[in-house]
Amino acid sequence: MQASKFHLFTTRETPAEAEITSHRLMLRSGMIRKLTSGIYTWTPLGLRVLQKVESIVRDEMDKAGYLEILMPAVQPAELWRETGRWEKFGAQLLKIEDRSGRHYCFGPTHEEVMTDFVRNEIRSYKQLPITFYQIQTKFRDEIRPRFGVMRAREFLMKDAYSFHIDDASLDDTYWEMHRVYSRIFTRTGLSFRSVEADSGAIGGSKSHEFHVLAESGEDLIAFSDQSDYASNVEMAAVANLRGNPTEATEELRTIDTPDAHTIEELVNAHGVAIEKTIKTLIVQAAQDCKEDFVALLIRGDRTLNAVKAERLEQVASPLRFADDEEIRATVGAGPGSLGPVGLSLPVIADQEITLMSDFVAGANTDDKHYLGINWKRDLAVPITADLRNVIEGDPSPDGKGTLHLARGIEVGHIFQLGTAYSESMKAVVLGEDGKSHIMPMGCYGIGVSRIVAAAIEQNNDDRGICWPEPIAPFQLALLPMNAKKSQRVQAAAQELYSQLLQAGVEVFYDDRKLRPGVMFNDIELIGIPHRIVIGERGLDNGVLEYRRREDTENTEIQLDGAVDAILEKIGAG
RNA sequence: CGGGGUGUAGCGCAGCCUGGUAGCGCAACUGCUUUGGGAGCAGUGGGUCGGGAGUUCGAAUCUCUCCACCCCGACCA
Repeated sequence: MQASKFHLFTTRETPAEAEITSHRLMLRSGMIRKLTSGIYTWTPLGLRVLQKVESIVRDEMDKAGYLEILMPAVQPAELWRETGRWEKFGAQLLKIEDRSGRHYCFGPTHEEVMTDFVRNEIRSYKQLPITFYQIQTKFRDEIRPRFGVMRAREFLMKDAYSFHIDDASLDDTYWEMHRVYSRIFTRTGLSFRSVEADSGAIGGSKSHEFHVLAESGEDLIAFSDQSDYASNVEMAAVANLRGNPTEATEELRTIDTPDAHTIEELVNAHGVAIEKTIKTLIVQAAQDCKEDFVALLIRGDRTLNAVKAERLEQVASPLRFADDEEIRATVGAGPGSLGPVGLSLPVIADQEITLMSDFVAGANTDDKHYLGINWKRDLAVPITADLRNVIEGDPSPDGKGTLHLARGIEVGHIFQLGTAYSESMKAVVLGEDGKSHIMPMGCYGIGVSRIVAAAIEQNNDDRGICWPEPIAPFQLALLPMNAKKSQRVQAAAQELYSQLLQAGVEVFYDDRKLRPGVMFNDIELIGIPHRIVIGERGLDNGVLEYRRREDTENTEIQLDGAVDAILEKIGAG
């Protein structure tokens, strides 16, 4: 590509809206342009990267024998009503009405359309298992779009759906897909990790997320330093605790705490050790419970894991905290003075809570706390559950090693859906036994456009983007020095450019006749992994200058046989 | 959805308080000089001041209203 015929538009200044590195660099390098909130145009430069990612995904899916299709982006409401998601999906579903008042949505995902397709196409177990995929623009009306294409409303996604005669077949394809995903992310050149994940409201027995590791990631993942255990913190279990509480050494007593309505204030104002405090969280109870609310107990220095709490049968899902009025009406005291002693609500305690002794909690009377609380003597031992988030240094739940935390950007997610959709949509096949069978399904997503942002988030420096080679927009930049003046340089650059094209190198030839500094800065900003500089100086000695994006020193390449030497450098020869 | 903020040239901003008909830097265009890490000089083009309504002789500026965009908020007992 000749720069003079390309649309390269870099900026020195950063548009005010960019918050994170990848967003800033994508705007400065001119990869994307915002049309409106959460909706972006991919420029020729950005599109080259997007399509590299896309083609790696497509290639691996094809190799695995999955079949590419293209489903409509606009979907009729009737299909979504069949599964109940027209209402359940929530405000993220962009609903559209046509001229005659019929309802549609712009597809945020395609389980319904896919299942409808398959129930009409597939009749026999002999056609199973089968997996279809597509790479397509999706729309989710995010509550708060941000970070450019990282959390955009319109985005490019690869979604795949598998159909099976039984769960064993689903399990096979699921793990096969796990391997295919690992190959895909390996090929992009990114550092990633697969983790156990929450399958969410969709249900299903098994789910893994794939995360690109990056400091700025929105998700926290936990992994063991001595085993393969890796999990989203949402899901990461706290290792089972055994034992009994230590002996009571203190009397139960009440203190006045008008100045302490948070754990922090309690610790600071009354010299209580935070490990001796208990937080009492009042949450809405599940519908079939007798009470309206349930109390959850966790140690003062811990944080509640909402996913774990929602999974309790006594607790409403989604999790909802009682508001101040509800707490006052139920307990008779305000938040800030709550505790388990004398509480007339169902109580579920984090497992470590029942091992505590001589602990501190609110007295369910405004501005009062109990000190020296002990189980059995002062109150009954409650039922327990794993309620808290794991932290750095916790033992791994598989018993091997210690947990460490890292931040990740979710770029892939695979689910075993089971029959959640095929049952409500009556997607059945005839089995070997001559009877109808509901097909278990799997679904598997990859955020193609998000990978581009995640790649930058993981690979950048103060000069710009440092693309991993497999997804770089160009492999090599060719920069002539002073081409405007020097016929020699210009001729040599032209010649080399033609030869490199012949050799199949994706070369960006900067024939713009700009000052060198401008070219260097542009090429480094857009992150081309290799660069060749041609100048009078080098030509006098029969050499070119070569440098990798991440290097700070040049190396020389002999002009004779330069193409082969370059091919070797970029690993394409 | 709640709270906060911002809309002035392609981008980044000043001007608004105290009303008098719009400016700076970067970018773009022309010419000359310059040329190995974002050049210099001279000149040029480009603005419904987010939209609408109102107050006023006069509104970017004051008032009302609508819209768009950005930020914060779902771990609080």
